[in-house]
Amino acid sequence: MRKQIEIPDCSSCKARINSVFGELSEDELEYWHSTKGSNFYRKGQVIFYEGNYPSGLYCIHDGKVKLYKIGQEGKEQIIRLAKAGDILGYRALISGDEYIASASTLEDSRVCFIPKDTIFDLFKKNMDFSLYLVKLLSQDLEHVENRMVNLAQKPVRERLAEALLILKETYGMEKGNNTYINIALSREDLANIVGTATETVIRLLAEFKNEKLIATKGKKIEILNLNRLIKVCNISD
Amino acid sequence: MRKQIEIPDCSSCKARINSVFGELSEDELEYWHSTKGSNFYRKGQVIFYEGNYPSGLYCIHDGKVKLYKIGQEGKEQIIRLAKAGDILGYRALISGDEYIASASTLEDSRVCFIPKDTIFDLFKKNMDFSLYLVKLLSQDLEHVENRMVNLAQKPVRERLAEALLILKETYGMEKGNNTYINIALSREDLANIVGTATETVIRLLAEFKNEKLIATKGKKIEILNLNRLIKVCNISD
DNA sequence: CGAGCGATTGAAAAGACTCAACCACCGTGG
DNA sequence: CCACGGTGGTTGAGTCTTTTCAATCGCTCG
Repeated sequence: MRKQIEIPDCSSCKARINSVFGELSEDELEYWHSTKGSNFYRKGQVIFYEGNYPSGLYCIHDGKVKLYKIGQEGKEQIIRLAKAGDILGYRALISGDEYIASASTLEDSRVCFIPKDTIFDLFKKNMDFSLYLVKLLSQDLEHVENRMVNLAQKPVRERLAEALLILKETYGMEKGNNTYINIALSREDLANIVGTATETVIRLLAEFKNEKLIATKGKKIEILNLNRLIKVCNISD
Repeated sequence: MRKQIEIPDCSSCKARINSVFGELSEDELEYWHSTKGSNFYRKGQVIFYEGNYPSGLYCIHDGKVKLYKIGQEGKEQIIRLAKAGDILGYRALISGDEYIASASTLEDSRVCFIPKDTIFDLFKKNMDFSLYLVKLLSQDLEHVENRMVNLAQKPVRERLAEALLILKETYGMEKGNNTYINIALSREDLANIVGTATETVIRLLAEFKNEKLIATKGKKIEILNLNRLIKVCNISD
C-alpha cells in the first residue's frame, strides 16, 4: 500500500507559501515538523475513506488528489481537487465528525500527516492559524455552493467547459511551449467532476475539438482558444 | 421596508435551546442582548443581498427565511432554509467576505441583529461559542456537499421527495390533527429548492397525489404515507 | 368587474442517459 | 516476438426525462 518515506522538510517545502503552515512561527513550524509523518502513495491509492474518523490532518507535499463521495448506484461525485500545499480532512477534524468524503491520489504523491493533537494545540495557541482554517472552511463552502447552483441550472456543456477552466486554474499548464493542462484525468473522472455520464463527456469534448476550442492527446487536454472557452461557460462566477 | 420593533428578550427566547447563544454565560448573554437590535420583516422582504458586506449577524426570533443565490438567467437557487433560532450570515462575517447568498423571508418574521464587534468579542473570549460557529460552518458544508451529489446524480422525482422530507424536518407539522407540513411555499420556490422547472414540480406533485403519497390544499402539503415517500427518495443520506 | 399572478395542463422539442458494439492501446505470458 | 485479454475510449441508436412554450384556469385585490 502506502510507503513510509523520509520526512520532507517543511521549512523548505515549496508548498509553504500558500498553505496553512505559512501562518506558523519558526518554533511552531519546528513543532509541526517534528510530529509529522510522511507517506508515499501510488496513483489511485486511497488516503482516507468516507465514514472513518480522522486522527490528524493530511498535507500534500507533492502530487494531486481528488476528494469524492459515493452516491447513487456507487457512482462517484468528485467534490474537490487538491494539489501540493493543500490540506485534506480539516473539516472532519475540526468539527469532530467522520469524513464525509474519500480522498485518493490522481497521480503518485507524497502526503504528510500531522496528528490531531498538534493541530488542536496550534489551533488554540495561534489565532492566525485557526482563522486560516476557518477561512478555508468558508472558501470551501463558497465553492461548493457555487457548484451547486451550476449543477442545478447549467447544461452539461457549460459545466464541462467550466471544469476545464477549473482544472487549468488548479493544476496550471505543463512546462514547455504547449498549452496542455497539467493533469491526466480519465474521461470517467472528468464526468464525475461535471456530474454526467462518461459518454456525454466524450461527445462534448469532441464538439469542443470540432470548434477548435481544445485539442487532446490521450488524456492530456490542450486549450486552444481560452476566450471562447470562457464564453461557453456562460460566466456567473 | 422593515420595521424597528421592541427588542425580544434573549433569555426567554424559545430559540435559545438550539441556537448559538445557548453557549453563552449569563453575563455574555446580557452583553449579547444589550447590543442587539430587532426588526420585523413582512413576508418576501429581503434581509441581505448577495454581494454586500456584513456588519453583523442575523438571528431569527420567529419566522421562516430562505437563503438563495441568483444563477443563470436570473433563476434563483435556494441554498438553505432557516427557522427560529437559526443564525444567518456567519460565513461571510467570520471570513470577512461579502455575502455569497441573499436572504429573504418566507413569511412574516422577527429577526434580531447582533453587531460584528459583539460577535468577534465573544468569538475570542468564549471558545465554546467560536467552536459552535465553526461547527455550524462544517455542518453547512456537509449539507451542501450532500445536496451537490444529489443534484448531480438523482432524478428530479427523487429530489422532490427528499425536499418534502427536508421541509418536514425543518419546519415540522402544523398543530392539530392533520399532517400538513408547516410551511406554505409557492411551486416556484419548491422548484428552486429542488433545482428544476416549476411545471415539473407541479407534474410530480400530481404524480405523488395519484400515488396517495401526499395531498395538497393550496400551498399546504400533507404527507399521507411517509414510509413510501422515503422509499421514493432512494435514501443515501 | 377586470387585471394580474400563480397554478395547471398539453404538446412538442431538446438534452442527456443507457445500452451495445467496436476500437485502440498496453502489458502479460506463452 | 506475438497472440491474448483487459481496460478505457469512442461511436451509434434509441429512449426517457425534463424543459420550454403556449394556453387555460382560478383566485385575489383593487
